Amino acid sequence: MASPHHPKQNHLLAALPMDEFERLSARLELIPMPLGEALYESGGRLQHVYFPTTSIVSLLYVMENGASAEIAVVGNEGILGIALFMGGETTPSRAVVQSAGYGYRLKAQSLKEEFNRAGPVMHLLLRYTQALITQMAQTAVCNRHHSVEQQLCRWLLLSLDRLETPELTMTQELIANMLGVRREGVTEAAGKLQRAGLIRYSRGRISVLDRPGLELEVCECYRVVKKEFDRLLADIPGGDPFQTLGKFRS
Amino acid sequence: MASPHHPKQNHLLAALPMDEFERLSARLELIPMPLGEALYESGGRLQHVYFPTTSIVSLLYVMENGASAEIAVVGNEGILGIALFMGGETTPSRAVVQSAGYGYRLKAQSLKEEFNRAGPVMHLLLRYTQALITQMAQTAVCNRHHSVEQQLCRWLLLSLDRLETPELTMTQELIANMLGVRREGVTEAAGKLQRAGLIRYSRGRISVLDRPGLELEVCECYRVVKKEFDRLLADIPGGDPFQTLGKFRS
DNA sequence: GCTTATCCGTACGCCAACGAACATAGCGTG
DNA sequence: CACGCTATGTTCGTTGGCGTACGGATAAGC
Repeated sequence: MASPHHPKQNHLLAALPMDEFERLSARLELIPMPLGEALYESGGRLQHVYFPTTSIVSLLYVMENGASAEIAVVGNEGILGIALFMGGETTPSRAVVQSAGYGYRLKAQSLKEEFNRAGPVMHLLLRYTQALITQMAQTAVCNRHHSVEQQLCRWLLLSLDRLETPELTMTQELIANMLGVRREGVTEAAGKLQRAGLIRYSRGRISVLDRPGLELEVCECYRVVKKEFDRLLADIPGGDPFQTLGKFRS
Repeated sequence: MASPHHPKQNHLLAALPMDEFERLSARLELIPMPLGEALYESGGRLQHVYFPTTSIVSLLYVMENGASAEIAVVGNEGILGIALFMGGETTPSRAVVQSAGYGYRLKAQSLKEEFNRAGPVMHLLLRYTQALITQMAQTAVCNRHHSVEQQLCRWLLLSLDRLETPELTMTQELIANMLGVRREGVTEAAGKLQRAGLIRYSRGRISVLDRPGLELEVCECYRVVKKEFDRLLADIPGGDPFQTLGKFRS
């Protein structure tokens, strides 16, 4: 264990058959992903795709008046830059590192080549994309119908699922930006959760004390998204990739 | 002109190179799509994909408590059933006919076969999917930040873009269901638009009198989505399909 | 031509979230 | 250790949308 980093910390990469994994991993480049960094900007041309391992990235839409809203969140289960293989090259949203950590990146060209083989890599990426679509759809629903507190629970759980520890480094101001609500709204909601003994926080560090408790509070949106990710990417962890992905072979 | 119906009324089908179009069109089946029909249910297995021509279909998510919200809208520019080729087979949302009309359907198996050729059909479908993703993302943003009136404008314009006439058959109650708001909220917003001379309506018939006026009222969300559809599917109408889609050929 | 169902208008109280402003409280740095 | 910065707490008036309720109006059917 020379390095604590390995591409297989990313579930998509880990799910690849050996052939494909080896082909890709030669071209993967480990990079730090500091808090606040924008992996790509609205409308910007994508130079790389990113596979987070220990970081979390938000897909954020910033409106003309400066207000913002998170569209989806991507961590070690996914990839950033789907517009590249979907054919659009760019998207109207930004990708901002929400929780600092590491990830691997791959040149746009390399990914496209691999995708165009129309093999397991392509099918895996498309499945992931569908899971992402579900997350976006559910975000829309949650924005429409649920309270700030419920959304905060959802957001905490989604983040937790993508980290190894139950600790997030994240100010309430930042969370408010992600959720597209006022900072005060987050303060109030977080205060409630803290008084209920579910979380503890101070100055940008949040510890989740009672995850099952959070899951009782959260709206259905979290469960729907989680279930769909599990369903679509179930074949992934461990197992024989040749078998689990075998159905995709011509 | 024996029939007023033709597959090329659907822009995706119209954008296909001749080879692909002919292969598919032999298997297309014209079907009426009556108001309220559910093309597929949440979690249901997809038997067909649908290419609307004169109808409009909403992707709708219905929550546990019965409240609902529209995720996206699909008309003659698109296809229903993307989960099929994305690999998930099902989605957690419903597809409900929002404006009666016609469309063509294709057996799931046929579409998959065509998709798996990894040729122009695949690339076109993926591009469309990305446009759809943009629409979903923008719906999430709009739900978060914009007023019922703005959303109504957006919704009217999106529907208008998918119809030939500036008349929609649509009660305020139904619109409310789509937008995930109260019927009274729609009444109020629609009343404002009517007093402003932008629309006229009575008992389920809405006429758009002043489309440019509506475009002045609408939030940026409409424009972003429109622009992205235009950009991603620009190659589509008319033109030489062999040239416009040439870039996709290996 | 009458009833009935459907669609639309309006009103009332209520509450979550907003915008703005200001108060405390940890923490780092000089 | 004092200062300043940043994160969090709290307040107050405002507002947009909600739930509920009911009245009027236009089509549809017998």
